[in-house]
Amino acid sequence: MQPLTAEEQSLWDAWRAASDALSQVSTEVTAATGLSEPDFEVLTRLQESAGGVLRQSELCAITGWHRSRLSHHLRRMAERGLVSRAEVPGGAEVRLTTMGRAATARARPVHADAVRRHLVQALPARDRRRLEELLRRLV
Amino acid sequence: MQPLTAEEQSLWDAWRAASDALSQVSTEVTAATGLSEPDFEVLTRLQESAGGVLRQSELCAITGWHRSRLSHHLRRMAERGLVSRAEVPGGAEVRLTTMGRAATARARPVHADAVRRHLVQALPARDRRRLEELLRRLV
DNA sequence: TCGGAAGTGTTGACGTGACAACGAGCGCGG
DNA sequence: CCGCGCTCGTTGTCACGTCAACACTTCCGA
Repeated sequence: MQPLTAEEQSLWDAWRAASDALSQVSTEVTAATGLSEPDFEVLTRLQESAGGVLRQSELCAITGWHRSRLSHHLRRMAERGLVSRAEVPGGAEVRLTTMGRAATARARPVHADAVRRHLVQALPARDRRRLEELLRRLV
Repeated sequence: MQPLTAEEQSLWDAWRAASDALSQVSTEVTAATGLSEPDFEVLTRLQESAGGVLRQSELCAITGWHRSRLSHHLRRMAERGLVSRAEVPGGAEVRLTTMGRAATARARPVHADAVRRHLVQALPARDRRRLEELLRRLV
């Protein structure tokens, strides 16, 4: 297997640098709200679901996380009062608490602002569409 | 602060999906060689430096890591025999071991192959150049 | 009805990463 | 010479994520 050419390496480096720059988004959300990126992910998914309730297995499917990861993380979030859990036939149910809803409401605008500053405003609309199209071909 | 528009959200989602897809690169390196992404980063930086030796502070500057992170990680890597450490006037020196060189030699082609399959070959040359240019504007 | 397979969730161990507190050496102005 | 600040590196603590092992249902066929 040949080593990467200069062009290939350069593209890879650019990717890494951009990833680094965009990691700022979750850094800012955390600094402003105390919610980590996984916290925000879980809360957002719950918020999006009707009633703020989801079966743990559904949450697992939506996020693509390992069951153990979700279990660990929900335990920590429940300890902080962001979600509550209940056993239901054949599984467990996760529910947004009032605190969880409030935290999500505080975090969402911070997140939107960070995404705009670091991603959206870095490119004019035409280039944003181009970038999105290219990104989708990587998946 | 307004919530993200559908276009903004869609771009952000595409970014996240692509990040996810490209995280496969380090997953494959780890599976094939037992080296984590940070392991590979440190070993590569040392390899690139003349003699495979760097002051810990230089390594810190090159990687952009916190000093504590580097310290923790080098301790673990030294325990596995990948690097050795020595105190020198005004700091510490990190050196590739024979095992470290061997591990790097095994990992590099695996890494190159993964980058090609997941990033390079997903796009024709013209689009690769376009993508790189867009990525650089995000930094 | 029994028994195993599939699905769901938990736990413990371990590597990883951020942050804060600490301590050693160095240099420079008083 | 003292003391102050600076860089350098280490340590402890805690949150996070993966893996393997385990436990509990549910369900389905022999």
